[in-house]
Amino acid sequence: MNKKLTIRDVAKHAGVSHATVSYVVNGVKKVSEETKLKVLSSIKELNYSPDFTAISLSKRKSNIVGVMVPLIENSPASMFKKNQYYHDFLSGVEMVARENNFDTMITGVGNPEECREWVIKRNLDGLIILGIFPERLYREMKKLDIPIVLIDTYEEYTNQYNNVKIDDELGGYLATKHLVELGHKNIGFVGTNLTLSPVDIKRFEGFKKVLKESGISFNERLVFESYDITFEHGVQVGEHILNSGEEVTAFVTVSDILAIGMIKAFQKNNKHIPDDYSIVGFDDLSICEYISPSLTTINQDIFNKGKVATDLILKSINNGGSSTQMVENKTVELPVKLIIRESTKSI
Amino acid sequence: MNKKLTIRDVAKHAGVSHATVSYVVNGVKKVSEETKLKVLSSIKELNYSPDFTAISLSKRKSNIVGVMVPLIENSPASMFKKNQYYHDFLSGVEMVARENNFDTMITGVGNPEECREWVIKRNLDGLIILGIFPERLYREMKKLDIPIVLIDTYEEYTNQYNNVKIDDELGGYLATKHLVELGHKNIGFVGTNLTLSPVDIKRFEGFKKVLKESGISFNERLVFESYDITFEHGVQVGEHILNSGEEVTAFVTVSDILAIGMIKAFQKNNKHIPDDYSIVGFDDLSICEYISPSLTTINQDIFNKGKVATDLILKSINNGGSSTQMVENKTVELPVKLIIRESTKSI
DNA sequence: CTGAAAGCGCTTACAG
DNA sequence: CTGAAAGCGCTTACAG
Repeated sequence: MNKKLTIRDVAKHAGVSHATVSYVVNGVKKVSEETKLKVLSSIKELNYSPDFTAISLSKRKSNIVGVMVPLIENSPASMFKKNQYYHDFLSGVEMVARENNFDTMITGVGNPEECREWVIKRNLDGLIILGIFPERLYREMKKLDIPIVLIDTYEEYTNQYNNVKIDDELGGYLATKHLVELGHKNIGFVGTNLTLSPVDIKRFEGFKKVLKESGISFNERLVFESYDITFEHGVQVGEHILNSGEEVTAFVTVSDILAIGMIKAFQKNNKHIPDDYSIVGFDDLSICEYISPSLTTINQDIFNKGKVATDLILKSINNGGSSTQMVENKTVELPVKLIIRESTKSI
Repeated sequence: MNKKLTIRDVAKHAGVSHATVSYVVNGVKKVSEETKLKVLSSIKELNYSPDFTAISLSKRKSNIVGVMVPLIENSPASMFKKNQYYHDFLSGVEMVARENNFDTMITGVGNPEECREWVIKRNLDGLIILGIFPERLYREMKKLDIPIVLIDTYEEYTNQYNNVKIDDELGGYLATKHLVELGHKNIGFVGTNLTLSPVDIKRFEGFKKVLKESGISFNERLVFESYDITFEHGVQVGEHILNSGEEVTAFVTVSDILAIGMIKAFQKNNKHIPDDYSIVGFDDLSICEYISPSLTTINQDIFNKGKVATDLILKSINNGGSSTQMVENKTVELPVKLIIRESTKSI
């Protein structure tokens, strides 16, 4: 291993103390223009780049933002694989982070202790939490005193944090409204878990609101749950619906992946979309355009969600912020909009 | 900020020196069972977890593996968004890394200097390089003296590194063979860049090999290039093909995304898949099953590719390995296989 | 078996 | 304007 080039080498080369080198690297004002130039040229000549590990240790700042996802199976890998949503979000995070000279680290977390350990051991400067964790975790995190932003949470105990979300109720509303305007009356709602997932519940409320406004009576039997957001679960729900024999002409779903799985199941059973069923997804993942028929859906800019979340984090960090002294714990609500494609038609 | 809990706090609590605490944390044998237990219980009681930053600095080891992708636009985000391939690969990396108590960092890199800086400043223990970089970068990296594994490279200057790849020629061969066996004779080949991409070239060779074996004459005009692996480029190629008026009944493509874009273009123009055209993709991304018709393709286990690459890296790291002293620079070739779905049929 | 001391590469009051 | 010194939290020869 060729010896690592350190600040002292630069100092020697420039004929100054290593402290002085540190000053110019950090833009501390007290160095004369002349020595500054000397140091700068030495840095260039030696091709020196400072060691973040050492900087982290002495500045107590890592320039790393962490993204935490709940660990269902034994790796976040599995959920990433299954749902493009996470990728888009992460891409946004990564982009903003790197623009600001931060790096991004991702981890799946099974329990609050693990999370705490991770933050401590990596000296994370900020944390983005994706998905729902037990209240205990949030309390645990509070003690860590770093900026935290939560994504898509509605739980009461979460509102002491920054939050980035969308108007889920409006999303459900727009999707349903579209279907009603197309003349549909027997509209099914497909969620993952209507008792545990606040996001789903909100969208469901939007759904029911439209029914009420339109004088369509709500039919409990047209509500379906899939328990997970995967293509396979979508297929299962689709088949279940077919077998149920319920009279239904359209579906509002809580996720594109689910909708796509349902379409697959329908097509397998010789149903035609949108002739036999109209269906609207949620999220507007890029695959919505790939499939045939392309999927009508509620667009949320997930990539942007990641960017906004990271902006918030970075801002808090720069405010010297811990989660408690954070300027204000604001909730940013990003827009949703209906994207009409080929999977819906008038009846 | 509540004072950070350090090794000294534990030492004080246990009534030993902080060195002793370090010994038990690191499993150094020289501590008596008795003190060890004492220390362990103090650690537990105080809820202590060591600071990786400090460990990194003194051990000169970060427990981070880096994944580098070429930066086309201004963020790797863009390529991640466009191509599921990267996600699947990364998922594999992340999984193996975390199983071994490593974290993963990703960066997009525009030039060799940036990369060098990144590795140095984060003290990366190992590096996975995805995609093709100029030779200069590899030479630059060589100096860094950390284990490196390259993915899917054929360039001559790359064979002094570990390499994980697939048999691209066989992939092209299998895809083409399948089509020929279905009775197709006018088969198009769609690559990104047949002069610059070694991967494409190999697959193309497999393609031509089948033609030769089958006594089908090679028609230069049935070779198309898309210049980028995106859905949009696939659509463009599809339209271009339609406009070209070439007589062709089937296509071998170099990527699922491209194939899916082409299908979209064909369907838009009232062509039917697989009745009018048979088409086979490459990679077997999960979307292959989502679309209709589902896509016949060449499967490579990308997730596993990420795992294998990370295994190699970790092994080298544990061998105290730098890139030069690495046990051996081996190339691992992962299997490919044909997956027949609905986008191909006999003529 | 245990601990004092030096060191990893940097930052930052403090004194001059 | 410049530098000596202490410190960030850990590891690891070395001596006892």
